[in-house]
Amino acid sequence: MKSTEDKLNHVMVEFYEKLSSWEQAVVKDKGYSLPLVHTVEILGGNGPMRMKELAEKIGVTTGTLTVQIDKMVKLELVTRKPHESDRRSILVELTSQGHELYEEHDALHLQLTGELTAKFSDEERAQFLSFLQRVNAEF
Amino acid sequence: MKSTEDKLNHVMVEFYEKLSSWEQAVVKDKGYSLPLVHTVEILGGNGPMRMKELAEKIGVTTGTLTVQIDKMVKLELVTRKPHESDRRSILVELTSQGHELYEEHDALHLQLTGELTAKFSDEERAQFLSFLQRVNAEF
DNA sequence: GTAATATACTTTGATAGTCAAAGTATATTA
DNA sequence: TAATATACTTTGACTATCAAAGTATATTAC
Repeated sequence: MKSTEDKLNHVMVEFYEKLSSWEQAVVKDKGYSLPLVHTVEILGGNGPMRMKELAEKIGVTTGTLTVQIDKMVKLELVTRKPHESDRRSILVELTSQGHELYEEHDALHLQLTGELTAKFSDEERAQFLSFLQRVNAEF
Repeated sequence: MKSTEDKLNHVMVEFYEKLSSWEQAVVKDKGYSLPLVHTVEILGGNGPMRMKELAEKIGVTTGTLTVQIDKMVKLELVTRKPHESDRRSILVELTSQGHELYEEHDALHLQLTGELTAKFSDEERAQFLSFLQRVNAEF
């Protein structure tokens, strides 16, 4: 007999896998690459960010990120701007076009969220939200 | 003011991003590639699977998967076996070494799950489990 | 029952993503 | 002020990926 912890672990992994498949399918459909959309998603959700921090969140080296950001600058999705207090650092920021792409992608996520929790009551949705907030806070 | 749906959407994305970073860090640490561990994770969680189905879950073409599986066969992590009723198909299956890797990786996930829900009561954990099960069922 | 079409997988050649290591510039510490 | 650390970029080699073409088996239409 499996413990609740065990089951919880597996449904979390399953949720992650399914979201990952979904993301991949959506992104491919739009003609953008996964790393590009991933970058937009993080910048859109968190605001301008240093290269170092962004690289960590994405899970690549700063070298890899430099070339990714170069491409995105050419596509006018992001800009580099100097860090106000540390001249070694650079802030990467979405352009208005980048924001547009973020909003567009976020709308798809919102639709998915709606579908996934369609059968939840308002109270259940609020509880689920609270659980996820607590989990995210521990990460 | 943001709606609960909006917040729920964003905490779900945040959870996904964080798990994704975590996975990347863990995998890199172990010296395996992300696609390799991802494949082991899916086979371990779901049992033997056709190439087509596996490719869809991972989010790559079958061409890409063929070369990935070739490598994993060489590493003795998986084997190919014929599909019993469709001779075009092939089942990919974890070897005992593959299972070992799966268990090892799963243990790390379990530990993470424990940490993330350390402050949950037993009842809350059960509720959270139930919510995630319902969400996964809608995917 | 056979021909046409569809499906599952593999192979191949080109492209994109990745890292490690070395290079440049700025910050911090001794 | 010198030594060391940090943030980013560049480079070269390697890995992952796809699209398209190839092979074998299934299914459908006639």
